[in-house]
Amino acid sequence: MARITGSNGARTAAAIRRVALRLIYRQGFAAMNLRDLAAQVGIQPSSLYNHIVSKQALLSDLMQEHMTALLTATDAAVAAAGPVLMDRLRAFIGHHVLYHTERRHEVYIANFELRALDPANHARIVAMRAGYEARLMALLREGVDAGELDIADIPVTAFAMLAMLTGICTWYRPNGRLGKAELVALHTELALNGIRRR
Amino acid sequence: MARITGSNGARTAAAIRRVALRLIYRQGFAAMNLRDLAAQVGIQPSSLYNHIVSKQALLSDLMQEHMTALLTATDAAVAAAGPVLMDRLRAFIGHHVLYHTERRHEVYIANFELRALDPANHARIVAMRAGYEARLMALLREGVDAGELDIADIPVTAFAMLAMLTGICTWYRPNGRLGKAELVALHTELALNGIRRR
DNA sequence: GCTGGAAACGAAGGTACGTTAGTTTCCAGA
DNA sequence: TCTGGAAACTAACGTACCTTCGTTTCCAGC
Repeated sequence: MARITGSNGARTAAAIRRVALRLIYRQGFAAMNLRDLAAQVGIQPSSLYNHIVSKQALLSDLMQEHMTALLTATDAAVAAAGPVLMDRLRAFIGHHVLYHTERRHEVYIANFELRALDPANHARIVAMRAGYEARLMALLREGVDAGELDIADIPVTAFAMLAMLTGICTWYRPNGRLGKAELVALHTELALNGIRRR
Repeated sequence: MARITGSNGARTAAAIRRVALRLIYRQGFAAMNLRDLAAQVGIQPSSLYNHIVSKQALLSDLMQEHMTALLTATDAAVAAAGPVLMDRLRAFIGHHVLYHTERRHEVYIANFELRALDPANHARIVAMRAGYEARLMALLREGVDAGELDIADIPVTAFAMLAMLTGICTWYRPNGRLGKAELVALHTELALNGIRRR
């Protein structure tokens, strides 16, 4: 046997990425091995290399795609919220929570597998992440300047908010006790109450 | 050569744990290898086995010791705060932040290397962690019952608070811009403002 | 209907890792 | 002073991993 009847490059490539996300999420990048990945995709290990450059490049690609998608979706959500600051801040938070429940594998990996990247890839992903953090800091800065928010230290507050909101993807499970809408509402209030002028 | 002049079992064992904490923190458990660990301790790889049972047991021991220390120290800090609820809650938060800046390697590992534990060790550590979370939930429940706190969902709120407070150890560096006392104050206010009755 | 490339296969190379075995040296306690 | 065990050493085993190589098969486009 060699090429399988009905095999399809695009479909296999998509399956590799989908399975890889799940395996890396569950076991970590270093602990994941390409034999398991290939087996779950349904091909031989060597066939992976028709679709990936290397294990490292696979991780790097997954992360880069995720960060690009996150930044794009975030900008769209904030822009759709209109001009009022607190609406935009709510949109940022709500979108963040929603995105982190719906794509928790990608998010978890992007947050906790940075150290598995080689230096060049690491620098690129970290820069994108800094861009995301900068968007939140800019909103906080606006709120402080407008007198609507009371924040002692913008960078630390931004990190704390993101840590809280990102923590969701470590325990969230679909079919859990709370629905997505409730999680969004709950976290939005928690975060905003923490920084609102009183 | 064989046994080195002046070698000392207790000192070597301590060095192994110290170096292992640093390596696992930086690279992750799966990516850390015993040859590097031994080299940084200053012994041969095989000599590690005079002090550890296996790589897995080393991780498990480090985590168990950390969780025991955390629970003990937390209980002491809360008990020392006296009987007033908000004092105890502040003590819990403040102690958490302080502990997480001072022992960020242990904390980070205990939070993010759970999946590297084999099932038996995993169950034991998760149970201890649940105990920690339960302590915070009990304080929140007290606050709600006393009418001092306004919390929509105690478990989710506890997870969110812990995620926020634990996030510190992913970016905190000694000699950073802010001192520990400032971080404690800042995070305490952020967390309490999020849940205080208004 | 042919054909070239895409996409799979089987086999294996080379390395790095955790661990074990057997040996040697030091030192505390008798 | 002698000795047994603690703690180090050297050497190596077996495995698992990422990756490469050469081959085979399918199918889209001419």
